[in-house]
Amino acid sequence: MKISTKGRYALRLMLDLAMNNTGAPISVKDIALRQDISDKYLEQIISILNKAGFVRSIRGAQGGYVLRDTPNKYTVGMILRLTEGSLAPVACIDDMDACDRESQCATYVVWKKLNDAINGVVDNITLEDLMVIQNDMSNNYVI
Amino acid sequence: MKISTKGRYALRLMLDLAMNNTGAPISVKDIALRQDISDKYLEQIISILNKAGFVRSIRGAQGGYVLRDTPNKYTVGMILRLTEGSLAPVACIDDMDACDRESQCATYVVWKKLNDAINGVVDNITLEDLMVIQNDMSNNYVI
DNA sequence: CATAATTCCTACCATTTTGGTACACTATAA
DNA sequence: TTATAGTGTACCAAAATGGTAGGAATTATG
Repeated sequence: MKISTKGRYALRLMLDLAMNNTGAPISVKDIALRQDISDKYLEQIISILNKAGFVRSIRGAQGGYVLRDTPNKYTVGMILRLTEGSLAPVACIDDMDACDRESQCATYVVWKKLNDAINGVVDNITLEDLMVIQNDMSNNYVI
Repeated sequence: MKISTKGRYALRLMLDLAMNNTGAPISVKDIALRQDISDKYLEQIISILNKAGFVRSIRGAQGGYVLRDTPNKYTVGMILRLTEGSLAPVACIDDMDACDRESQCATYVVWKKLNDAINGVVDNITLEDLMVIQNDMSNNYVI
């Protein structure tokens, strides 16, 4: 029941793009340095985000990536589902054919509730929300 | 972000013991047949539950297992945490030393909320609750 | 007392996932 | 033209997952 590095790094990456946005492309190298993550691994992850149209890539020198849209358009759920795959705690939530016991399976109720609870959290936090949190943390640190 | 078979089977196993309790020991073989799970694998899982004192074992012919306590004493959370390990979505929730970025990490807020949501579900459903659900399903099926 | 039924314990294994590294190629700003 | 930076593919080690297999210990029952 863990979110893997892929999902966690993707979220930090997107937040980094949002926080450091100046209009100019941001290179993977810069993000990797700031976030202390292997740049080669980040490349793989940002490639997923690029193919999904979450970010826009600019090739060549001084190239990099920028968010396609404003931070309030990206929920944590969107980012995690893209990189992690489904967040459902068990397969039968997504795929009814994964198990033929539903009609007899009381535990299904547990998984359904768990799924709703998870979605309730990740689908109601946006990158913009995280930017506010991040800014608050920085301000408190200065004080 | 999946619950593995270990946790899922453990939950079905415990519910099976609760539903089929007559006071007499229930063998792993019987549970395996009813639940359609490999008995050898179930043996390993029930061994964990036994060592933790969730069930009591009776060895020898006509032996088997019985719940130590009444079904209302077991939450889904207890069973899943025992078999799956921590249900925290990321390591830093359990172990502050897992990461030295907390003070700068806005995403921590996401994981904290997710953790609370997950616990809120699994710690508030007991085996007794599942028995009621299971019985309701069986009754509806008959009608 | 012999036997069958069970739990208990350990070892083993194939497959998948995780978390990367490495390298060559392509595009572009300066 | 050169350095910078994305693109794509291949590769890899370690751990987790989801079991299988075999045998020893224990006990009810005939």
